[in-house]
Amino acid sequence: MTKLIAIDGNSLMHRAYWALPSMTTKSGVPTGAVYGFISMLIKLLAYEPAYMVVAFDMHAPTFRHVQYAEYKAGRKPTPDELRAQFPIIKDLLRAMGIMVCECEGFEADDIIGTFASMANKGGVDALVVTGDRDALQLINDRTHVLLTKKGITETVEYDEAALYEQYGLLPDQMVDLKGLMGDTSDNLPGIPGVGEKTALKLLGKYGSMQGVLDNADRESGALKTRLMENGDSARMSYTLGRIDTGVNVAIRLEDCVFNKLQMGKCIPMMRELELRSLISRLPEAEIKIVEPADYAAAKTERIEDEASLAALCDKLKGSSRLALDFGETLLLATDERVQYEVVLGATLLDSGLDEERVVLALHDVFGNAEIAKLVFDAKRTMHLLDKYDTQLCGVTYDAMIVDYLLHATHPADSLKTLCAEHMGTAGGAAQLITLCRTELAELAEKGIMDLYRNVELPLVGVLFDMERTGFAVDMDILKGLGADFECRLAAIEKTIYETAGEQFNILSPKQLGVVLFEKLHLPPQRKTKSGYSTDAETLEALSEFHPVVPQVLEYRFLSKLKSTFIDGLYNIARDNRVHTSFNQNVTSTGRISSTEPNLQNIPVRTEQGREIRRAFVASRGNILVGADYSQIELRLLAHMSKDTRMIDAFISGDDIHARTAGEVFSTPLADVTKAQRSAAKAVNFGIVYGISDYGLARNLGITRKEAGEYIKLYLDRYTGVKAYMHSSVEDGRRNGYAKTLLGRRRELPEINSSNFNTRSFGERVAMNMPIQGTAADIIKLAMVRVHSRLNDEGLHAKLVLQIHDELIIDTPKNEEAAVKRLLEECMQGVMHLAVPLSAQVSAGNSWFDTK
DNA sequence: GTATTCACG
DNA sequence: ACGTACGTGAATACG
Repeated sequence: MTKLIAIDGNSLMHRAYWALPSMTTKSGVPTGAVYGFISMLIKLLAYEPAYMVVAFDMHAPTFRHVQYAEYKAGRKPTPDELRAQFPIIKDLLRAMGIMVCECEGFEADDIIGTFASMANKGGVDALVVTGDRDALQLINDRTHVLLTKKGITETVEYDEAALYEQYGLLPDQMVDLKGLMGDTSDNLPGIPGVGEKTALKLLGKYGSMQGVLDNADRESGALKTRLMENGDSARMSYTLGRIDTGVNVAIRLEDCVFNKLQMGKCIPMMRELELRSLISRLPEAEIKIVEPADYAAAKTERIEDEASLAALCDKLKGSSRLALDFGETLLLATDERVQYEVVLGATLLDSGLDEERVVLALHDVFGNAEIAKLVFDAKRTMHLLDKYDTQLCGVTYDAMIVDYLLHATHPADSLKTLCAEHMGTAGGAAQLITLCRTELAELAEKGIMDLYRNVELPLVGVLFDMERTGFAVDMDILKGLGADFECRLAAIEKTIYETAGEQFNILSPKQLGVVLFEKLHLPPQRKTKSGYSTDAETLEALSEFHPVVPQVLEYRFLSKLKSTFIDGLYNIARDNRVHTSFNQNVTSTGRISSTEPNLQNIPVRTEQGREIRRAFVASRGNILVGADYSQIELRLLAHMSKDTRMIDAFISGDDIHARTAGEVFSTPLADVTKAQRSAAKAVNFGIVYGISDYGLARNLGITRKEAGEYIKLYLDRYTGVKAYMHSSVEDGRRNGYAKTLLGRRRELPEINSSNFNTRSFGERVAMNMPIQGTAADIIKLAMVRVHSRLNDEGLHAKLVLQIHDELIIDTPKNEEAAVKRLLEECMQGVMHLAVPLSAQVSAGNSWFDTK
């Protein structure tokens, strides 16, 4: 008798993960669910199926079972540990020649129901394999259901007789049962108060759910009332509880032909996943003819002389893809099996090739966008090649960026780390090709592919250009500021020694603490791990008590400006320009960061600090055009929360903080005081950061109780915001991650912690990340648009800096008008939201003047 | 190498 | 797992 095995992939993966939640490869890739699933598959071979199909839900799996597994196992698996295994199992199944079926709009059980029905019509028996009891309704004389019990290997096969023995019901009546009792895990209400016991009793009496409802008046007491009142709820549960066996799956039974001898084709992948014990359990015949491909052992050919280099170049010109890793040596690969190591840096002892000659030999290959490039850190590679006027075009896979999108909280810092984590192998060009296959699938799986293709990947080139261009600096202005500050510092230093009555290192918190708290007996405010706290907040509180305190504050302030910004910049500038590095894989929210020098924290809040911006100038003959988003995070909050009051506030164009104050303090806009406005501003900030009474109290210098009252007033006024914040935390808890409008994710391991502070942190992050991260998405997309329009329109203006909500363009004077227009259009038009995005454009000869 | 402080959005 | 506002980087002191 021919047989179809139809497996509910989602259910089985959940069960398998439940059984083996903590199994991983040596490098930490979770594999428990995969292991359990394949074990089950091997066991099923005893049925000698002629056809096999595995169905999955299209949408991301939910994680009720993971929460339970966590409880059972006493550890903290994240939903991603299970989610990560879905693409792996699908790849493995396909490699084994087993049909994998997903269908938009239908769940896995509908798909297997459909296949079972198709099989029966064609005279084929079906065995449905799942952990979900709902499938029992599919039983008939040609279809049996194999239910997994505890764990995954233990199973029970149900036919009509076995079902009747257990429940006293026919398969069809299983739907009636569900209609009456509902299903909490599927959110089906059924009849409240009616559980399995009552429902079975009723069905025994009246046969069907309809029968029960029709005869409700024959029951008595509370049950009668419940049946009379909840008929609709029961009928809805019935309808939703019935498995659809008529899904248009576009796959025929013949497409699902199963040949167990094909299973061995997945052996290379199983080796990668360190599932060696399973390999020996696969059907015998195929194991021998599988080639021992092991990606870890990609063959390396050394290229050490001109002749073999030339031969290699010829070969690469015709290839469609090229993986490269430019480090001590240049590693190249076009497939997963062979890697070329071009040995660089000839020395007396070592043979090798000259770096410049190698790069120039490959100049056309690197510059050919038709050849897809796979790299780790394309921007760094671009800089290395740029030394020899060589471009890197056609980058389709930047492993660093992809890894960042998948793991924003712990991104890999090198190809070596990444390969060690994922494959337990050394890092090289050949491994990039393997990584590309699995990681891009995961991006697609998680819905991050568009963000990668349209934002992050093109941004790599934009940031490269910005770094290469650099920001012009007026060294004379820096020098003048430096001399000025030095003078004032010397004077204050002298005063401090006189006031304090002794000489000491003012910048040493330890020595300062001794002077202030032991010699002068000022009252200590807070303690740090190693002694008295002497930060600005503390000193501010002590200012009145002793004249030396404000002097120290002034000294610290000037010293900070001089050492970090004036001297720091002066020392790092080359040829009157500073070339910062933009890091695209550092922040957990999606922002970029800037180092060596950090140009994203140049002073602006104080008058004296802001003077430093006079040193940042346009190139000769140019002018700086800048624009910054106005209140982008609050606007995004308005959009994402759909709070009508806040949306109205932005559409009206009023001062948003004043307007908030008016709402919160029930005051007409015209009567709002400065103090009210600034309190409201602090609350607005707090909301964006993930509000807490503690944080707001500290910021405003009020009690926690008062802060709590402000928050309550705010949230009662902006109910949409309140609901949104709540749902952000709920989503975060359920999914285990927070995400932005464009799908960027951040893991939230803290949110289920038993420690209050840790958990609270997780909750604030769940509230803040979607807002800060979406703002980052938006300006990144704007940067890509600005960059490409500057190119397309033949303008010579150059993007030079991004400061989270601000862009600066070094612009030839005759392009000023065009660039201003372009910048405003790109920034405001990048996305259409419930409130307009507003960008304020300005221009000036120095950064000080663009405001 | 870690802690402290402080500059920015 | 941080007695809390979110996200960063640099300079300095000190063991």
